[in-house]
Amino acid sequence: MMISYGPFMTTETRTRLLQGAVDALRSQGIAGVSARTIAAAAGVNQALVFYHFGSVDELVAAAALWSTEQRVAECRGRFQQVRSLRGLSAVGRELRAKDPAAGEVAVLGQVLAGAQTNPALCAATREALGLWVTEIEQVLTRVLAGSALGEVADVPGLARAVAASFVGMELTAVVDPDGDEAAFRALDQLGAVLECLDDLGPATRRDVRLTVRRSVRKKGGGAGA
Amino acid sequence: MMISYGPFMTTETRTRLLQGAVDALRSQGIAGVSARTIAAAAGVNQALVFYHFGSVDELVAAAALWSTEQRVAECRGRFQQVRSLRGLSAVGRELRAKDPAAGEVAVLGQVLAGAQTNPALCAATREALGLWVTEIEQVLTRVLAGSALGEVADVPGLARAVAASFVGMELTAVVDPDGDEAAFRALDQLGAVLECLDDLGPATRRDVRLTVRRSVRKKGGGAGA
DNA sequence: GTCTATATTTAGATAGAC
DNA sequence: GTCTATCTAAATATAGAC
Repeated sequence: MMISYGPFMTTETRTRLLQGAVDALRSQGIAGVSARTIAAAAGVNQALVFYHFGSVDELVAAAALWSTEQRVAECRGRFQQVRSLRGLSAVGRELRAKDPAAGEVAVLGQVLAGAQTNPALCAATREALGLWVTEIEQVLTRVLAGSALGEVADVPGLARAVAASFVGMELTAVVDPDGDEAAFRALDQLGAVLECLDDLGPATRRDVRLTVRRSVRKKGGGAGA
Repeated sequence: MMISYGPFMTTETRTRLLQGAVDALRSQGIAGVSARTIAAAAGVNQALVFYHFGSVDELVAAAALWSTEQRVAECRGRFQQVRSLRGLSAVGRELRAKDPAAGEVAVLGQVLAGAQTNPALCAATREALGLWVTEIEQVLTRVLAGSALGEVADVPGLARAVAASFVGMELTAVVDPDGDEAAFRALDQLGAVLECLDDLGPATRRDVRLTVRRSVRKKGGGAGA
């Protein structure tokens, strides 16, 4: 392997630190990350954390965003194939099963926990979460176009609820794996019920539509179809 | 104030430490709790953490369970009044707005984050989460009895999904308050759509029912009505 | 049971050699 | 840019006086 100095090594070390931070977050949690655990995971010297990022917090913030950007870009094609609510939940499952992405949402959960009391992490986490929300919003806009739910639901709000739920389920999954499996199945069933609303005959659909309109006042703007 | 020695002071100090741990979790997060921050919040000496609980982890685990038990007991009556899905989401909102409960779920979120990499916290968190799930399960069993969703959905699984979502939304709320408000509204709208399924005329209801049955295979056992 | 040390480890951060 | 060495602060945990 070629040994080079100058800007090349700089970017490589930065990248190693970013990945080290992600690995440390996954294996040690937000309460266990430190300049030393990160440097160990990255295979570099501890002092480089401060040279390249100034502080541990800033490195963690940068790592959360960096890692999320990669993963979201990887998943974009998969999101675009989704044509139903159950398809969306299927992508959620895949995200957990897939090897490189394993623990991606878990890492976001850790950073999110840290962000509650750490303004430096807060901004980065908002941005990282926003990347997922944007994808989900696009899926929902497409999937719910013309559907009963799409008619009354605020799609941006629903996308945020979906993203938040997904993080919550990732966190609870470790604590109760069986419950997590059951929860995922229940969401599938929920999706099926919502989808079936749009598989009804024309007369029935109209009846549903009117009933929904009667019982809900649509609040807030947004891209809801 | 009477000063007493013996078992009385013991239980009082234990209680102060438990409450101090909860307060520290809320204000410092799982990454910021220590014997000293907890003792400071509790107004007692740092060494007492180890005398009474053996370690910081064990105190945090005990505190999470202790606090959740109290809050769930407080909310039980409120849960029993719930008669609809939107009523359930309303209780969720109240839980956040209410003063003493403010941050209760946030504390659970912190402990849950810690539990990902800490077996000692894992067991306690599972138990604490289970207390909420039990309540939600009872509400859902009652609310969904005879409804279209109740017919196909696994209620225990749905209860876990609801609990997980609620924790996730609490964590994301700090990072994006406006998004959280929109997400809550979207869940209300979702609840309204599901409820309206059961407000349809008899013929339409039958149509919905058949369509749901056709498109979903009910999986898993449980208390689903 | 509670408090005052205190031993030990680990953390964040920096200076200076290379 | 990277490494060694080091300072300082904070953490866990314990021993022993009260």
